Order: sequence, then structure tokens, then C-alpha cells
Amino acid sequence: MTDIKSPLPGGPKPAVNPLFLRDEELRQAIELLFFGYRDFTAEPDAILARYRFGRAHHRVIYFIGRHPGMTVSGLLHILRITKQILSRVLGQLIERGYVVQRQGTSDRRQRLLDLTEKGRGLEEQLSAEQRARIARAYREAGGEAVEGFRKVMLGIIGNEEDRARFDRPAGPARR
Amino acid sequence: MTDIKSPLPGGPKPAVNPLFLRDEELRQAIELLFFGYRDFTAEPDAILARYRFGRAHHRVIYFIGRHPGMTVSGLLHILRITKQILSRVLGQLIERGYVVQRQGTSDRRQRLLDLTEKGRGLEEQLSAEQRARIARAYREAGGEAVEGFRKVMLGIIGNEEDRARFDRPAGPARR
DNA sequence: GCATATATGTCAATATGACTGACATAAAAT
DNA sequence: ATTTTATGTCAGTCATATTGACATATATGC
Repeated sequence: MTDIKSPLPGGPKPAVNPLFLRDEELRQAIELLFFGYRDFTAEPDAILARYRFGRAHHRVIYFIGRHPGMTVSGLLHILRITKQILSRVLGQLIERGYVVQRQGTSDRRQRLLDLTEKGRGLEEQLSAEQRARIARAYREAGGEAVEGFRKVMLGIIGNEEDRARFDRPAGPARR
Repeated sequence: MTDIKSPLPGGPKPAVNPLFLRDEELRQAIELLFFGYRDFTAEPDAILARYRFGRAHHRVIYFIGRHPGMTVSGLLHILRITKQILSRVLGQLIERGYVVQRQGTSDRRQRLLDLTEKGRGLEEQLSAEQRARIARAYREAGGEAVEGFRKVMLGIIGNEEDRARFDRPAGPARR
């Protein structure tokens, strides 16, 4: 697109947006993220409401499901919330039988967290909606677009540590 | 880059994962959105906190700035919140001089909303951080990736009406 | 072994964002 | 003239999130 860098093959003067990253394009990106995230979270939120859970419960369930044996401090680090609010949300999930704790073996101060069967059921139900939405979007956009989406999203994620999660540990394994 | 569409120059069989949309890839997308949105909103949130405003104030300021003369019901429709909470947030913004109301001309029941100079100043400050983040990500990812990002995000946005906002009313004006 | 640091938990106070439900007013539409 | 629409407001409730203070158990360093 927009051939900056390529010196315009003899045509009339460039006239193509000299800045390229113009305000309109950047604002559209802001809005894509806003509307996208709004819609991306709407369905799980509706399910959660039926359980009298909130979005925070979803995130906790999601990451424990993704990383069984996750510690409390691991969750705090990912979610960037305070231990007080995590403690409450986690306490509710444990009390209602979605999550279990066990003591760490090498460090017995740690509480290792796992989903119960019930927890895996809810996790599946919640993320199924999101996976279906992504799958549809990916399918319609095509493989090349998906690569572009990943690149841009990785660029938006600020720190290297978080980016490192996406080194395709079990990714599409293409090539 | 990445020459799909060009039919693989005589190479060995495609062998590209038959399912392609596997669970791992979809979960990575979920996490890209989670981490991306988290980082995307972190800086504005920090600025807003200094004004004792919240994310809701940001969204209201953003969309009024984007669409001067926006009505209350227009905001309600975009933000998908109740009039009660909008009324409170909007009231605070008006009271503190960031937004002004004027009566609609064709329909005098309407309150048309605009940013004041002060409001534009704050809007600029808030979205500058986000635009800089996107600009960096776009620049690093390249134009083709940006197109892919847009395609996928549009796919994630559920309804046609919201998607229609992105018909490049003033987009890159390519071709 | 003692001191310190870390992992976790808990009590309290506070703010924001969001909801439902009920009701009110002004103006437009039929 | 009645009804509908655009907006606003009061009241109650809940989830998410904060800061600050303090407690306990366990590791770790010296």
C-alpha cells in the first residue's frame, strides 16, 4: 500500500499522504480496538452475569485454565490488579467450586491454582464464544491478514516480557 | 512479503496445517486482544486519574471530539451504556468545562454536544498516547500487516452498522 | 539461628462504572 | 389531543478497583 519509500515511478509529484500515519488512520485504529474489544467481551459478560460473576472472574478462570498450577503472584502479574481484589474474586471461585488450591511443593508458601471439572466447563463455555468469533474473523480475513493482525497486536503490547508469550510455543507450526 | 496468493513457486507440497484455526492459535488471539487492550488503555487511564476522571470520561470525550454535535442518544448507542451512567459522566464533564451542550435546531429536544477548548486539550493529550502507540506498531509491522489487522478487527466487530464506520471516509485514499 | 524478604491473606475505607426500575419534562409526531 | 421520543433524575444495588495497614507462614541470607 501507499508506496512510500518507492520513489514513485516517474508519475506526477507524489501527493500521496506524505505522513502516511495520519491522524484519521490512527483514530480508526483506536476505534477498531474499542469496538472490537467491546464486542469481544459482550458475550462472555452476558454468560457471566447469569452466574453472578464479572469479567474479573473470567480472566482468572481463563489464565488458570491456560496455565494450570499458576500461582497467585503469577495472576497478579498478568492481570495487573491488586491482591485484594484478586483475593476476593479467587475466594469466590474457590468457594463455589470452580478453582482449587494446593500447596506448592518446592515453595510451600505458594498456592498453586487449578480449575475443577466445573471450572473447566465454565471456561470452555466462556471462551468458546470468543474462539468462535475469532475463528470466523480469521477465516474471513485469510492467513496473510492473520499474520498482519498478530504483528500489529504484538507491536501494541508494550513490554517484551508479555510479547514473549506469543513466541508460538505451540503455534500453527507452519514452515 | 509473504507471497501467498502466488501459488507457492514449485516448492514441496503445501502441508500447511489442515485445520489452521486450531485452539492454540485462537487462544493466542484472545490473549493478544487482552494484553493489547490492557496496554492500550493503561496510559490514558493514568492521565485520567490525575484529573479524577475515569475511562468512561475518556470515551465520552473521544467520541464527542470525533463527532462534534453528537447527541446524547448517539453516545448511548455507541458506548452501549445506560443513560443514567452517561448522564453522570457527561454532567461532570459539562460542570468542569470540558463539554458544552446546545439545543438541537431541527429537534429542540436534542442536546448537541461539543468539546470546549479545554476539552479538546484533554482529548488531544489522551489520544496522543494511544496514537503514538498505534503509530509505532503500524510502522514496525508494515503496510501489509496493517491491512491484515484492519481486516481481522473488522471481522471481530459483530454488527454491520458499526463496521460501516470504517469505510475509510478519509482513509489512506489509496488507488 | 536470627533477621529479613517473599507469598499470601485479610480488614477497612473509598471511588468508579455499571445495572434496573420508576418517574418527570419538553418537544415532536401522529 | 394523544402518543412517542429525547433527555434527565432519584434511588438502590453490584462488581471492579484502589490505597493503606496488618498478619502469617515460609524461604533465604548471613
